[in-house]
Amino acid sequence: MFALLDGNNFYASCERVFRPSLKGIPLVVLSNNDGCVIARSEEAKAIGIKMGQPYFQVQHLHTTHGMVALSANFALYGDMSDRMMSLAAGMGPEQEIYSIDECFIGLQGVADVTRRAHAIRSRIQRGIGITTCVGIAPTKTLAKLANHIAKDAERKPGSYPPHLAGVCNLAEISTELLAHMLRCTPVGDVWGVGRRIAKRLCEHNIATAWELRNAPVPWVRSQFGVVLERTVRELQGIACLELETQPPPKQQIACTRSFGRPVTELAPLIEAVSHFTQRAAEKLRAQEHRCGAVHVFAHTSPFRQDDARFAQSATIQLVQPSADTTVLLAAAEQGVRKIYEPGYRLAKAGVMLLDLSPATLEQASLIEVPQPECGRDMSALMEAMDRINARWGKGAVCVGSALQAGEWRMRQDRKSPGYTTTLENILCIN
DNA sequence: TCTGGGGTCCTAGGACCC
DNA sequence: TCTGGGGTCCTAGGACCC
Repeated sequence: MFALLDGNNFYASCERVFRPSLKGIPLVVLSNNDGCVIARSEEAKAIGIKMGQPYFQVQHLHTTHGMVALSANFALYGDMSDRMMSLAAGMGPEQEIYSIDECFIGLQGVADVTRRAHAIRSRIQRGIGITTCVGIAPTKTLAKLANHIAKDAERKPGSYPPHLAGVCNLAEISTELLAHMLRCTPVGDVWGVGRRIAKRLCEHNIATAWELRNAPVPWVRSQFGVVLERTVRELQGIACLELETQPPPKQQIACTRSFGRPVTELAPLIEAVSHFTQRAAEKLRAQEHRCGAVHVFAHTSPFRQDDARFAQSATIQLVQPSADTTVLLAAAEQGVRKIYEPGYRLAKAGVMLLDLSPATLEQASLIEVPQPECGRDMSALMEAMDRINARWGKGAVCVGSALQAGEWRMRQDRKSPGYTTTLENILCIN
């Protein structure tokens, strides 16, 4: 058996913990650059604000409905998440943290599951101030569904039996009620069925979770592939998805952003991509990995029909895997110079670190890492940078932009043999 | 004017090998 | 001369998740 616990309207709820005056009013949390809505309170949902909706489309609701919009504070949400997860872990022997606001719990050997779920739920409510819902079922997909039911039963009285509010254990409801619930659930609400697949399924008269559950498995397999086949079996109660208690190390690390205003020149593009690269490199080292290739991309806004369109990317293979910010910066800059074309209003750019491999001691000692950038141990410097940034906040210290670094390298090339320059030259202390 | 960011998995098709 | 078929690896693209 699996439980799925998640925090209701998580980001909005986190904000309300620290600003109780926001209770009862339509509250939305906005993405980077206040671009679009990424979390909504119940009141915000009730006045029709959609997930992912551009903020400018709902901005007027501030005056008409008293809506409040906040810029996201991810550091806060991460902290609240950690606390919620550690309490949630008390529900069973195993926990898979699935996202910032939800986790699966393995319930093997747990007695009195429903009562325990209620207890954890109120513990989180009391201790952290976040309202959660719990779905319990024999498969992860059904646990997700049960979680939906627990939510609807709570916020839409009358939709489901009231005793399912907050905690819904499918093992404790009748098969008739379960069938009824599946018939009431649009197929697109099933975990693993997105917009595209839902549309195609509907064209074959499969519009509800119940109809998907009863679809012929070989047909699903041939038409939609193995992923949806697993979903069908999970809906039937056959567990196909395991708990992943030890998340495998990431296979790629990305840092990408939309720009607050369009970027047209090369220098600010390099500046931005350099910044992304440093953040990505930090994540890479935190995972104790190195990367073998650096991918950069930039594109214009897909929403502006009148602008000339541009989308380019480049992958730079490194001579040898590295986690050294200065090496990655050089590669990223090379990539940017490769793809850049003047005359476009770029809306977004990013960096992805690919071909990750563990930076084990053995590898480090086997490879004689040349340090052409400066004559000292870069890994110690990187570690120091990471520690300073962890202590004083992101970006407290960073390597100067790749543009500056490029100039610096040129100076190095010209330098006389006896001349030494230290990296302090290109460290920016903010 | 203004439209998120960071991931995963699967599949199809081409290149290459024996 | 006859010109097969199966396996593997890689990549791009599409789908999904929160």
